[in-house]
Amino acid sequence: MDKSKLNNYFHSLFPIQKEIVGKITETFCGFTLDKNTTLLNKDAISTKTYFLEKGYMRSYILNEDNQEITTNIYSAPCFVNDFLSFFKKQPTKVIYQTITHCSFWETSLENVQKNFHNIPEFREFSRLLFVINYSKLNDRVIEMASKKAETRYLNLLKQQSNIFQNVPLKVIASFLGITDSSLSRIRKEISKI
Amino acid sequence: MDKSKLNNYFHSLFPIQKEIVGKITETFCGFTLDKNTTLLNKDAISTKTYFLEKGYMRSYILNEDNQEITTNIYSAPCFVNDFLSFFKKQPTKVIYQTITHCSFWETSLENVQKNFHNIPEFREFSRLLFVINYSKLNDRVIEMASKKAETRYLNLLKQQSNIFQNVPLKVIASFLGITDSSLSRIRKEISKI
DNA sequence: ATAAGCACTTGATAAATGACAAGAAATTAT
DNA sequence: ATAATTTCTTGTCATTTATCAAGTGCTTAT
Repeated sequence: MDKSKLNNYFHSLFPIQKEIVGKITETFCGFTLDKNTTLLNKDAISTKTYFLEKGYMRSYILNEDNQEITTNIYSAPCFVNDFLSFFKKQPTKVIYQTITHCSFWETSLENVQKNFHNIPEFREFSRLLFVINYSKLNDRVIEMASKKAETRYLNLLKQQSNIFQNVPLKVIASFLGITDSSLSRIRKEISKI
Repeated sequence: MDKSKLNNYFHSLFPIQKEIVGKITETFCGFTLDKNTTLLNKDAISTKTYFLEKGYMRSYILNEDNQEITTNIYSAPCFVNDFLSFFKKQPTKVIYQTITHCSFWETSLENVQKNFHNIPEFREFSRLLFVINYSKLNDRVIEMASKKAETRYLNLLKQQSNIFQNVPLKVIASFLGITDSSLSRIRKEISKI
């Protein structure tokens, strides 16, 4: 039950007292999942917030042609939360699945609500998490709308090179919004230089 | 000082008492802007949260070639808030500008903080707003990554047909991540059918 | 150890979209 | 009302990316 990585994540985001973090993470339970295992399935209602302590995972949808479109790649340490499903108790649109063996900490909506309304620092943390996530997503939309695939690939490589060692290229390709053959060609082109 | 549209926006999102909404919106001040006027400039730090009561506006960036990339289109009624700049007191990356004549209600971070920590219903509202915004943005990324321009155009037309009467097509084109000539051709193609 | 199944690459070709330029239409300013 | 400016459309051609199919190499299961 070593929650140090979970606790440190709070400290890494903003200044917060050790005791308060301890109180927040008190209710978190740990578990692990093997690689290629579904954490949360499409159409299910997410009842937990997850902290990914170790490993890589992703969320994806199946399009009309039954092709997997990776919507997000998660690399520890980070929170994994289907905001819409968790907070509005709606069915998820996407599938959350591990890529490598993963370890998690989870807590329920009930606990999140208690902390949110009773611990001012947790409120600030929650909001900060939203702000950061929103802002990242926003940058990604802008990139999608204005940069070509090669540029998006190079940016991802610069910003999250670790995923290239742990996530299959075809997953990365669909996350970038291109086919795996296009990504392969882009990589070939770049390696020439 | 008719805050009915502002107040109604709270009621439209979730059940909340009239008196509480009144308390929340107490500190909001109204103002208007002419068309094509900058509300918040790039590199400025956003000190206000805005509620767009009437009109259309957008956010955009200038890319390396000094081309405008529209990152978001806002149609009243809605909140307009540069989360990252407002909550983390960082310079904005984008320019917020009116498209039509607009009327706003604004309030300061100080007031938001007071409400956030003193009014449980406001906390819930704030979080809901984040959830909704995040989720919309997420849908947009998925669409960008997996649908072609024509499909994205048709979806936008279905979901926000009002903007086509009020926002220049070249703005909509760059919001969709395509050039204005491509959008023109897509529209021509569709009108044939 | 071997077979089966994935992941990745590569080739040929097609489809989608962009770049640039010119003109038409609409809007705005004088 | 007219000129100036901006928006939108259209043509031609280039670039980017997708599609499909085949082949190679790696990983996993038995």
